[in-house]
Amino acid sequence: MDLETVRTFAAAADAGQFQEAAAELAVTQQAVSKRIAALERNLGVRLFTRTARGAELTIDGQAFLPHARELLRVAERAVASVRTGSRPLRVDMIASRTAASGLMRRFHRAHPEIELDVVMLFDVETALAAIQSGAIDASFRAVAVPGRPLPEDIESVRVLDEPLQLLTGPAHALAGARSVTVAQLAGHRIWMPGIVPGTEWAAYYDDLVAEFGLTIEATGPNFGSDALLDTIADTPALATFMGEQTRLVWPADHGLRRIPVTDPTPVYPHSLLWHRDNPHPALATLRAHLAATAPSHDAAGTWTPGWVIRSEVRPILDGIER
Amino acid sequence: MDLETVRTFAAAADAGQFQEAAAELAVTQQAVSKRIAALERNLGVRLFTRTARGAELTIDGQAFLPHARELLRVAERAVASVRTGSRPLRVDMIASRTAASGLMRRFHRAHPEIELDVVMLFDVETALAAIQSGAIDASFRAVAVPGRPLPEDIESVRVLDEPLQLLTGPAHALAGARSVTVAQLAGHRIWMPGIVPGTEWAAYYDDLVAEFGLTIEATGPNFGSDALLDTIADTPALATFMGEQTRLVWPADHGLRRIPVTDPTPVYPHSLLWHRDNPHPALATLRAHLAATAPSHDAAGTWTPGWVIRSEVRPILDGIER
DNA sequence: CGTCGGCCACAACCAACGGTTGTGCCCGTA
DNA sequence: TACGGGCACAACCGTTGGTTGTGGCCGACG
Repeated sequence: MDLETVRTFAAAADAGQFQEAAAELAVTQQAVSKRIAALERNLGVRLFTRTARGAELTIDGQAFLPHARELLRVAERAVASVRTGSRPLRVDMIASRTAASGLMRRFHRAHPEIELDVVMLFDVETALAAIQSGAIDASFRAVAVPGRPLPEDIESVRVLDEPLQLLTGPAHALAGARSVTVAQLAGHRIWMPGIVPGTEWAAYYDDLVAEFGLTIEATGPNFGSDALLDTIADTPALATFMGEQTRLVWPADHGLRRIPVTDPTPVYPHSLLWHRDNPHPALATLRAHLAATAPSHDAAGTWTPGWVIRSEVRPILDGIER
Repeated sequence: MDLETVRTFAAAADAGQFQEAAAELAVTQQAVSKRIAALERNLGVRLFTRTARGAELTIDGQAFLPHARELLRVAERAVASVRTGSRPLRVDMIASRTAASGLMRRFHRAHPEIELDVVMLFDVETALAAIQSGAIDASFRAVAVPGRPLPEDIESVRVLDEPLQLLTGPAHALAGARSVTVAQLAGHRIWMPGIVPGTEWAAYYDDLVAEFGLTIEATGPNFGSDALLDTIADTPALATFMGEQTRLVWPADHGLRRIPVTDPTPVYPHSLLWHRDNPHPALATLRAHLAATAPSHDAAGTWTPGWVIRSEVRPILDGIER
C-alpha cells in the first residue's frame, strides 16, 4: 500500500468526487480513478459508489476513512521525527524500564502536546558526543565516567536516585527477607546478563563489586528480560538487581520477590544532560517539569560510586529563562 | 513513502543486517539496499551506518523506528477494518456528539481490546438494510419510522433517552431562564440546519413541531457545528436544540447557554439495533455492557413521537448466551 | 601479514507500475 | 432529446523498482 494512494482516497472522500481531488493533488482525474481502483482491488472491497455527479463513500469506505487519516497523521509524525530543524525532543536513556522511563512518561502525561522520541545509546560517551553534535537533545545518564570531567558545554543536573532491589525466585535463600543488607549479599550469586562491558552501567556494578565483595556474573548472552525473569524464578541459587521503579510485566503467580537492600542502599543516580546552547523549546519545558516534580534526594544511607559527581547542588532551574 | 519500504526498514533494523532482512522479505539484498537508500534520500537523513558485518541504526534511525512500527500497526488496522470475515465491530450512529457517541466511548474505555469502527448512515432505513446485509453490526437509532414495524430478523432495545436542551446566545430572550417549558418556546425561532429531510431525525422534529406548535427552521446549508454555534452566539433571535450529552468544543467566554426544557421534556430515544443472527463476538459484549451501564429510563414528564416503539420492555440481556 | 569470507554498493538490464492523453458511457437536468 | 459533468477504459510511455553480476570494504583467522 502506498501512502500517496491513501492520501488520494482521503482527498476524494473529502471532495466527494474524483475530479476535484485530482485538481487538489495536481494529477489527472484518470490517475485518481486508477489509484482508487487499485486500492479497492488491494483491499478487496468497494470504497466508493460512483454516481452521476461524483463518488460517495460506501459503508466500507466510511469505516476505512478514519484509519486512512490516522495513517497519514502517523506518517506525518514519522517524517517529522527525523526532520532537521524543528523535530521532536529527542531524549536518550540508559534503558527502558528504568526510573528515567517513568520520568518521561509522567512528563508526557503532563505535556501531551510535546512530541517526544526516545533513543538508547551505547554509553555516556556516545551520549555526550550526540548531545554535542545536536543529534539528541538530552540524556538520562549517571555522570560522569571515571576520571573524566564533563565537557564545558554540557550541563547536567541530578534528577532522580533510583534504589536497587534484589529480585529473587520463591525458593531463594533470601526470598523471605523483608530487606537485606549489602553484607548479607556476599557469597550469593547475582546474575546480570544485561550488562554491556564498557558502559557506565558496567562501571557502576564494577565499583559495587569492588567495594562490598559481591559476586556479580554478567556471563551468558542476554535473551531479554523475559528469559532473565524466567531463570531467576526457577533457580534458587540466582538473584539479580533491579531498579526500584522497574515495572515487571510478569504473571503475579510466579512468586518473584523484590527485596530492598540496605546498609547502604545502592542507588543508581540519574542525571539529565543537555547542551548549554540547545535552543529546543521543549528542553526548557522538560527541565522545568523535572525541577517541579523531582523529589529532593536524600543521600543518607545510600551508596553511589565514587566517580559520580556529587557537587550537583545548584538549583535545577539555573539558566531557564522565564 | 511506501509501506513496503517502511516494512523493509523495520525488518533491517530488527535483523541488524540487510541480507537477513532480504531473506525474510523474499527479495534480494540489493533490493533492500535500494529501498533503504531511497528511504534515506526521501527523509534526508542516514538511517543506518553500514559496517563490515551488517548495518546498525543511526540515532536518527533509532528515533524513526518506533514511528515506522506504529505506521505498520496502523496500516494493519486499516486493512483489518474492511476485511471480510473477522473485522472490527462496526456501529452506525445518527451523528457524532450525541449520547450514542458517549456510550461508545465508555464502551471503548471498558473494553479497549475491542476494535471499533463508527459509520454514520443516512437514515434508519439505510441502517436496517446495512444490518441485514451484514455491512454493519449494530446501529444506534430511534425506532421505528412512522407506520412501519421493524423487520422480523432485527432486534432492538432502548438504551438511552437523551433529553433535549435549548442552546442560546447570551442576548437571547430566554438566556437567563433556568429552564423553559415547551409552551414558552412557541413563537421563538429555533434553527436546526443539520436536519436532513427524510431522516428519522427530521421526522422527530416534525412531530415536535406539529404537537406543540413550535417554529423550527432547517433552512440554509449546514456549514458545520462551528458555524452553527457562531451564529447562535451572535444572534439574539435564534436558538437551537441540542442533546443534553452533546459536548461542545467552544470557548467558554462566548456566553452560550444550555437551558433544560420541561413540560414535557423532549427526549431523543436511542435504541440499539442488530441482526438476530449476527455472530460477531463483540456484539454480545456491547449488548452486555449497555445492559450493565444503561440507566433505567424514566418516561414521566418526557415526550417522544408517537411512532417510537414503547413496548421495548424486555430485559436487554435476552438472548445473550453466557 | 596475507587470505578468506561475509556483507553492502554500484552497474546494467528488464518488467511492471503509474502517469498522461484521448475517448466513450452513464445519468441527471434543462 | 440534447447537453454537460463525471468516471472508466484504452493506448502509450517514462520512471520506478526488481533482478543478476560484480567489486570494494572490513573483520577474522591461519
